Amino acid sequence: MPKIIKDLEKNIKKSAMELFINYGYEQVDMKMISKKSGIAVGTLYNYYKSKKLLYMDILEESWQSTFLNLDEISSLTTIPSKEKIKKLITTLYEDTETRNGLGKYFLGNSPFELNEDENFNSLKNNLLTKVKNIISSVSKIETLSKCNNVDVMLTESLLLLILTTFQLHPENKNDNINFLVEFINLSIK
Amino acid sequence: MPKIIKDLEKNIKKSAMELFINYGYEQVDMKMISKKSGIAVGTLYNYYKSKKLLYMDILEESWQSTFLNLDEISSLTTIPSKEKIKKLITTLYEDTETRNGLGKYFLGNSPFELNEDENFNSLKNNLLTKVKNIISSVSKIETLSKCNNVDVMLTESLLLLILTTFQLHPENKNDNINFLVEFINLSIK
Amino acid sequence: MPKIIKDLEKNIKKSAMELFINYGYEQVDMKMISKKSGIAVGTLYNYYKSKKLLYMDILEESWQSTFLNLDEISSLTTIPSKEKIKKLITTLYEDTETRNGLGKYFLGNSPFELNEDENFNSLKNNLLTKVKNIISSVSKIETLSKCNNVDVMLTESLLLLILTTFQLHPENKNDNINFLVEFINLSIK
Amino acid sequence: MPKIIKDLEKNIKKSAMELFINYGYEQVDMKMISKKSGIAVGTLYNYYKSKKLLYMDILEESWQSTFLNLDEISSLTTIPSKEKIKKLITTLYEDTETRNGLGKYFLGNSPFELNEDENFNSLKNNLLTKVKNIISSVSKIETLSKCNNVDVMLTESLLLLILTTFQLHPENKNDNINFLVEFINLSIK
DNA sequence: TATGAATGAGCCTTCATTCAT
DNA sequence: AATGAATGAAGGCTCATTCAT
Repeated sequence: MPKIIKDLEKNIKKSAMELFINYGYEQVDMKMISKKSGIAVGTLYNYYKSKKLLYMDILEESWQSTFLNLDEISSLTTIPSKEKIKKLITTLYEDTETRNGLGKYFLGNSPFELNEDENFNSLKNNLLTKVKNIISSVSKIETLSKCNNVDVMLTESLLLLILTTFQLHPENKNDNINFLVEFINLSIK
Repeated sequence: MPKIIKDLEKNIKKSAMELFINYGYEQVDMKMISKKSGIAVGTLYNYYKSKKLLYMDILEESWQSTFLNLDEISSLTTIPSKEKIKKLITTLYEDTETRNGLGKYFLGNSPFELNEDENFNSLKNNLLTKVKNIISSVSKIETLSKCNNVDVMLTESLLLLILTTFQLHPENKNDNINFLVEFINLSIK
Repeated sequence: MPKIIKDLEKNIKKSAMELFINYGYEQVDMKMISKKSGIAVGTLYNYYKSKKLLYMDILEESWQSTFLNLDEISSLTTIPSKEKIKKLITTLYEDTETRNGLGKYFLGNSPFELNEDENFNSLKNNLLTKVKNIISSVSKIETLSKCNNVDVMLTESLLLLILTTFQLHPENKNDNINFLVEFINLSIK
Repeated sequence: MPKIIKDLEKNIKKSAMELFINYGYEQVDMKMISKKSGIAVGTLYNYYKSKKLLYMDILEESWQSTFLNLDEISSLTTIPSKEKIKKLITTLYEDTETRNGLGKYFLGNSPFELNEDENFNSLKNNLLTKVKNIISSVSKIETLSKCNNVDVMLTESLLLLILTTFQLHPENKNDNINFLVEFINLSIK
């Protein structure tokens, strides 16, 4: 017996997102999503062909605006370096907060199923590239700039720190951002 | 006779460790361990009550020497700060390399089962505390030292970066350490 | 208005029939029929209470004209026996061809659902009876006529062979008919 | 809690075979087999990687002795043709009876999953080839021998009739064989 | 009446754990 | 103590059917 539910897709996404955020990809099963959203399992599959695709859709959507924001930051050519990095960190942090940490699988450990997924890796590479471009556009202080691959390493470090810091101390937004800005900016001329 | 038992246990640990390192906690199942070690599944359970406990035992053992090393570093009171940090990073990195990244679950995403586990968290806190003590023992540069919780944040960052850097570029040992030392030491007076 | 409805029903039948013929009863699902016919799933159920009933309706209709043809053959009393059998086989084969093998479930393996169905079995018995009557009306050669139940057995054999031969070599119409006529007529005096 | 059951594999096969025979491949699910055999579902998978493989194993095994019998008949070169065919039919019928009709999927309608399966088709072709060789070794009467592909068509017909006749009148063994022998032998010189 | 989204029982398969030998 | 077969709960997904619009 079908229930009448408005904005079903949004409902599914919202419920699934909450669960994915709280329990991670593997801990969440389709029945949980069904229960949480009040939508039958079969219905979920009317909207998404598989659990993975549902996750990917949520993930991709949640990063779209961040990508736009990164492009915008990329285009800021006259801003002082440290300002730029601050903007980068703040943006990433706040977007991470908005999507409640979704994306934690990008660096570090991701479920096998996702790690193998083309779209997942494409999204991840997209993110890394966009951030790296910004990192590359500012000068690093000499001691660092002698290192091989500084830009890549800094990019990974920055993303990792933002994603994780948010997860570890989600309630300390300002402190987190503050620390990250000061910390990362030590590398920037 | 106890020799044989010891050997068996060692065998289990060795095989399981290799698998856990290569495939991660969730991707490894007890049959894989049984096959790799040549020891029956039931026997595994004679030595370890559960998969989790087997993992935990391996994890704990693999960090014991690191803990000793950390204590040793802790006791170095006359060494210059940056030297100390360098030693800290090098030690942690090399130990991480020795155990091939085991411990990647400490920061970032860990399987639900582990995250809930008391021993896992206790081990993690032990590590964090020991590192934090070392971090605390050196002076941070002013811009950073104004941040709340600098020591905790630096500790987490440092561990996270070492663990992840090793995973992302396992073949670039020197570059990795170099970068990490230069990067972290920017925070140190 | 009734025109439109009739068209709809015809459309459903035509689409469903094509699918049932190509993929068989079980491989076809209601969504496929809906897609192929351009008619909503719910509408299909306005016309047919179930997938089975839809199939049955198509099946029954597709055999109506064959039944008439069989009656006609039955009424040919002056025709030589082998001529009669030839006509029987040719008619059955060509009708089988026209409905593209629909009815393959009559002999041999039918989906559980159909096998249990009263209408299905009634249709099947109708067919068997009509053919048996024709078979009974001609004399079999002595060696065969000593067998118990020759008429039934010959009837089943004949139907089975026609249905299957068409399926196995659908493009060899003439060869198939030829073989069947020669083969079956060996039994006829 | 494991039960102690002797001859587990035989038990599985026997139960599964009975079910497959009575209900067909698709109607049988792993839980039914589990229940009927008193063996847990997971255990079934210790013996067979999938439902299809379980079925294929049963099918293949059940035809092995028939294949040997066919080879034996093939090697009878001095026996009169009609005797040979009689032997062929009797053997096939009795073996069909022994395995209770398993193999009904060879001609006619088989479940999609099996139809696609390489082993299934290989087994089927093996059977067809072996029977065709025997059929080819005897002379057909003139009227038939003019037909294209007589041997193939006779082979298919014979197998089809045996398999189906058994299914339709399982209790009339003698009548069935009698009829089949007389019927088919009409084609043989 | 036509629509097609919603339903949920049911299927195949996996895997940590148990226990008779 | 060592074995590995046996267990069964649980998960992803399908599809005939229903029903609010």
